[in-house]
Amino acid sequence: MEYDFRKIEKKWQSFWSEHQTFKAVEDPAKPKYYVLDMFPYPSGAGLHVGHPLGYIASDIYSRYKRLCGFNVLHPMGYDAFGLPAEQYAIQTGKHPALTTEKNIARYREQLDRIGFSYDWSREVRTCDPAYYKWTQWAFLKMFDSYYDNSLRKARPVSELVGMFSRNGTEGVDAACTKELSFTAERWNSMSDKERSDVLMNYRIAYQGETSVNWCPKLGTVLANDEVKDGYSVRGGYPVEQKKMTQWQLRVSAYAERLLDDLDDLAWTDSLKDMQRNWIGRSEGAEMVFKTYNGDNVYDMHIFTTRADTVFGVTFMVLAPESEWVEKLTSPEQKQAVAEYLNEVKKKTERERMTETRKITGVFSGSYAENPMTGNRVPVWISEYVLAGYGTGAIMAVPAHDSRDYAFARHFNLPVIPLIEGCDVSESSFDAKEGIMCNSGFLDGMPVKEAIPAAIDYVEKHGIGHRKVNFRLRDAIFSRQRYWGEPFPIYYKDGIPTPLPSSELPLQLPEVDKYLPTESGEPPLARAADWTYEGWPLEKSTMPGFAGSSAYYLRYMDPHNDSALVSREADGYWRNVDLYIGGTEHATGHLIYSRFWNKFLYDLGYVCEKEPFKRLINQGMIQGRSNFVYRIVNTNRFVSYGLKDGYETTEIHVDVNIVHNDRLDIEAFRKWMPDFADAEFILENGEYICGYATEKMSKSMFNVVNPDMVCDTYGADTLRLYEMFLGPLEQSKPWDTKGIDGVHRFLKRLWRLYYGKDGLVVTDQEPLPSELKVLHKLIGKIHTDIEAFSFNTAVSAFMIAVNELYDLKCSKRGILEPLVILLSPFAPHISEELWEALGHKGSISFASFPEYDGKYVVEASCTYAVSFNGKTRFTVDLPKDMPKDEVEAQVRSLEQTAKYVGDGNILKIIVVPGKIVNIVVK
RNA sequence: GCCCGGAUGGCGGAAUCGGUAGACGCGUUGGUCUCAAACACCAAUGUCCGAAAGGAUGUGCCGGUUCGACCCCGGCUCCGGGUACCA
Repeated sequence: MEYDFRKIEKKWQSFWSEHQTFKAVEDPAKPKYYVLDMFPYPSGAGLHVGHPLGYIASDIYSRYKRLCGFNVLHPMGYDAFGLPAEQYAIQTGKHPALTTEKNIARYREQLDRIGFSYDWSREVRTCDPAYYKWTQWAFLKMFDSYYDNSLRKARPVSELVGMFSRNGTEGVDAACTKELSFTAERWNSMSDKERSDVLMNYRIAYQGETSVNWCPKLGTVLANDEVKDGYSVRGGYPVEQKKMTQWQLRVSAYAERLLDDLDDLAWTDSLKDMQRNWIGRSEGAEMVFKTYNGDNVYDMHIFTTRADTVFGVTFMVLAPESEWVEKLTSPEQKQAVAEYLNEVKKKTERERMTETRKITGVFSGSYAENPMTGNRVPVWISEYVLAGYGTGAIMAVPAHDSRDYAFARHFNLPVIPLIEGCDVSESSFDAKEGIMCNSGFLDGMPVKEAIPAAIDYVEKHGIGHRKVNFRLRDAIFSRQRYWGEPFPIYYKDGIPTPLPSSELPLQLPEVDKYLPTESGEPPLARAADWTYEGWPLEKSTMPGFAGSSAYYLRYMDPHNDSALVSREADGYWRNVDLYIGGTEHATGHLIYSRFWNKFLYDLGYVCEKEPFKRLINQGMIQGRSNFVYRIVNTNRFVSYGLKDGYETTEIHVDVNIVHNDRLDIEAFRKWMPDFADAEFILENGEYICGYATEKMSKSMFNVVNPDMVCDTYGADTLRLYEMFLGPLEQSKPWDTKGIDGVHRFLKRLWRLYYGKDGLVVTDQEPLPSELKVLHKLIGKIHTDIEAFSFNTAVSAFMIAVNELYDLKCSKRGILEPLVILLSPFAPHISEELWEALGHKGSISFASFPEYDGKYVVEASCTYAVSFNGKTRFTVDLPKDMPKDEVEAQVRSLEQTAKYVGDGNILKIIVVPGKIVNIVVK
């Protein structure tokens, strides 16, 4: 009987689905374990071979945990709002909901083929009104809350209103956009509009001004990804920076807690580091510099971590977007500044950070007075200062900051060294060490002491105050798009007002087109009657992360219509025990989710302060991408070999219309409407594409589908092969070569159970040699699964099967545990063999083999060499190692010992099962 | 630029605590089975010298620590992820 994976896989997949084998039901008698995958965006390209990598790993762990007696919650759903469906809708006029529906159906089909043990009764979709009702609900809660800094938690806005009406801002310590100060009297006399504006300053979900990539020609805001070299990827139109009022979430209020609570999470240190750096806590001081623009005098606030270097300030720098630019530009410099701002406007923030080697800037015409020395220094404007961090203005100390140094050298500004003996002729001295000089009262102090001393001085003399600054910015929460959650907000007399919760969900309206209006309004402006009680509704929609921030909670209680999650379900499942997903979410989703969870925790809706206890980052399965090269400002494309003669923009092209790096020109023209009338500059009659290894993703157009693998080799082979490919956490390029070996292994396994005449398994007692193979494997699989070292686990299976093959083992006592051990990895073949061995039902109800004294026949001994009381060297000497080999090992130990100390070996003791001692005098 | 990873044979990778580098699999070569192929099985396989025995060399580059370094430290190079509106 042959291993017929097609029949077997189909049979067991229907069995699981019919018997609802993996349905999770709250059961207080059993310990719970929640295993979660980062849910996919259902792209039109379908599931690619990179997606299942993490899903297979989490499925292995889920199945393993079930076999170990846990009540496992292992759900799946779809992050279904997103740009690609909208783009597709713009191109085709098809409603994104239809496209999404279709894509989800395809994803489900693909997922089912791989044999995952999901509880599909708990599926969620972020674009489902029954789901986004709770996204909108959470938004309204955030709108109706402010963050109390002293209580370190979110509180209802009504409490803030109460405080304002009694004492004004007196005694209020709340996270805010701008420090405000007013009396109760003032508050009580404010109009509704004024009060609304004041409260916006405190709400956790608030409206505020921010800078965005604006494409006037497309009439829309673009992501940095959609902008390349100052032009839109779609269409190639110019893009500029523009200020816009946007909904934002006051994530920054939670910065300290997001940082502190990282300590208790079982995440990798590298990931925690990324989050810590992203949150970017820095201690320093906010200082006031008097600035003079002609006769006008202003107090300008700057933030610095190096108050100790204030004596070395030789100039000040403003971010181009800073509100100070207007105030501090002198009439003579007006033209130069305007020209400079115009240049900078064309660049995205990321481009500005990347191009730090190109030094640009302009003198504002104003001067600032150093509060310590009284010296006047020029105020410059440069793109290396970012508006979003600190106050958007810095004091420049070129001697001790490399960016300031580069700027000073370029514009010939003075450099004053402040540390004894430091050499600043070639580069700045950034290290926080040495003894201060040229610094007045700080002279002679080590830097480490000078920093706090300087801040003390600043506070004492009213020049400024101690401040902790965070790099973490508030999250921009509105998008000028169609395919997202509508905001449950309407504008009553121009005042943003929440919809009553009985109106939720506020459903996405139908529109005639998915593009912005001619006047540049978002697509929702096209809806026929987008009003509530006659007042206009908010026209922007929520971003992708809105729906993905709390989805893990909804899985606990997905059909509840009266709460996001019931107290009972939340109390049982609590939070995610194991979360698997890519590192690309390290600073986006994983910060937003933690923020969202903490907010709900503050309000008492969830019982855990962190959403994800343990987190494993699966590596990327990389794809091989192809590029075409568009000549800037044209629709002409030049072949790879000739591109150096032109100024070009590199654009990803779908690998499915490229063969051996040669572009299928007709397919390319059909690929996107923008390229329909594209022209080409060919080499040797062909268009050659560039290539690169990078992340496999729909946006890179380099997707490979797993269906082919399932067709030819089966799901179990795909599962094993993806695990065998390399360490889970490491990136590796997809390569179908090598999959035969894994398939061969499964066939060999099958032949262990089935001969020509059917099942060959006997009830004979296993031999010690056979038990040894099994128990070596049990030990290995246990440690490997717990360590998520699945590639070595698969190798261990291969070795064990080869050994059993050599031993011609056919004993039930070996083969039955073997098939249970393998079942998390290759569930279909395992179920089939389990049934063949005479068991009814699913192998999921078996229990995972454990080490058991009766199986242990022989054990290897570890010998260690120790000298001076410290173990320095261990060597494995198996119990059955031949005598001469043991002697050889001992000789090599003697050799080693000779290198130690003066080479005098007192004695060597060799006792089997004990430590080898080499004592050196 | 900044933050976080990675680099080991022809290829994917193993070496889990500083102790025999290259497990396991792919590929390649030779062989067995077959009329032939497929399947399967056996053997060899880092590189260089050598008929062999054996020797030399070898974990991206330069340097250091150590009796001993793929592993630890310092300095680089290249590749990947993120960089706040891709999800």
